[in-house]
Amino acid sequence: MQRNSIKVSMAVVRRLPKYYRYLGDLIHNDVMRISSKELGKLMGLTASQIRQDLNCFGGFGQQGYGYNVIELQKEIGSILGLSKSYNCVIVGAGNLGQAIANYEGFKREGFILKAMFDVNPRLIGNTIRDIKILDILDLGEYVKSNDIQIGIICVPKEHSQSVADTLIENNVKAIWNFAPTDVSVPDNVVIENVAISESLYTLTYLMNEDSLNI
Amino acid sequence: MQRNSIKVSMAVVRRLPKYYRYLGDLIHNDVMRISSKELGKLMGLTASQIRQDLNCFGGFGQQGYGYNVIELQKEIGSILGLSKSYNCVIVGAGNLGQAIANYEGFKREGFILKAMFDVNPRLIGNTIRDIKILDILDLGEYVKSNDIQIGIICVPKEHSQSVADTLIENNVKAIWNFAPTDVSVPDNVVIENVAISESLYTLTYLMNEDSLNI
DNA sequence: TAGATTGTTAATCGATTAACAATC
DNA sequence: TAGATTGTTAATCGATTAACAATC
Repeated sequence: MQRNSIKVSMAVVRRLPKYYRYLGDLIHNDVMRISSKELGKLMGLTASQIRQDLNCFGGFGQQGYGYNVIELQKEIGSILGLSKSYNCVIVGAGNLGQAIANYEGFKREGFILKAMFDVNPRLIGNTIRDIKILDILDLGEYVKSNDIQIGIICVPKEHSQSVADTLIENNVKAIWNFAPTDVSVPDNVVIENVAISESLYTLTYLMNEDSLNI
Repeated sequence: MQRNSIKVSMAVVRRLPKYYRYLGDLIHNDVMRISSKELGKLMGLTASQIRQDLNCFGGFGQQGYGYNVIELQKEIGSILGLSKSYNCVIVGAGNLGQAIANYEGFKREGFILKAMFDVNPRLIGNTIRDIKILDILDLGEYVKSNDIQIGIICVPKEHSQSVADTLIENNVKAIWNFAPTDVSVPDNVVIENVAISESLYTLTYLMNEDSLNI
């Protein structure tokens, strides 16, 4: 449990999904226990940092033993909110929207894709993995009447903010935005602006880093 | 120019693409000059941080005036290595690979997509935006003989490391990995492991943050 | 010139690492 | 028990913010 409402820093929060993933891999490889030292070596973190991170939420380990992998993964999943399920819609049924719809891990972790939306009449009415593509004009009405909590935006950047606004008006609680522009939301809605190209530009920076120095 | 080989921190580097994007938007809106204060308000950063960040690379501003938007964007693009062009291949021609192939900004910023690769015989031989999908068995040979610098991995995670190894053996300099697992590379190759789902889990964390506190 | 805003140094804040007593 | 490893406090390191002289 988190100690007395001390705010956990975003630096820690953004490492949690990585812990979750590595612990999942360990489970997959039938590893039952792990020390902060071993996990650190695996993930490229210090043992100290791992213990600090985990102790923001509680004492999940045991002196002299380490951590029970299954138990720890379950705890972190629960902290991340992955023990719940979420009704989702994808807005924009192009390649990226379809890629996300097809992603296996999505359903496994409790994300229930209820519908997709698009403007393209050729796509409307089609089905992707049992998921119907609906007319984007019906987005607001659908979101409102189907208790959608998460909206996933895969439309061109020109339309991302107006799609977000429609989602928010109809009580979406979170937006996962893949349009290459930052979408704004009110305080009671959470947002992740993904901006995929940023990691590509970081890559080219690193490719050229040496030649930057004088 | 970077002052005497002082290593720029990754915290700064990862903000550069965002500066580049926001400056591009300003250019698009015909804004010719901007102060660190205004840019900070726009991007949600302090003016002080912006000046600190930019001065890792040089004095691009002018006292009493601010920054010339076009000039600054060009400088940052150049720092990011975007003034060069790069030969790229996409490995995995499913939805995600196709989404990236279709991304407009990709070509605009000097990323030249030379070919795509897949195992699926139904995809091999097809064409996406003039780009041929080739047999993954020919990947190594193709990469070697076509001076490919960047490999983009969009295959299932089980195959991501072996694809990376093939790319590296054939002199790729950078890997942009979308498989949901961390790929390892030697020191002379740069890697960005994207792990898209991590931002989704951060989102669900933030959705549930309040209920975590005691 | 006067006002504005930079570049840069100093101060503060926060995150990471180190150390070690507690304990399984 | 002895060895291992945690949880946690203290020390260090790095990043952000504040302040201000320089200057356009």
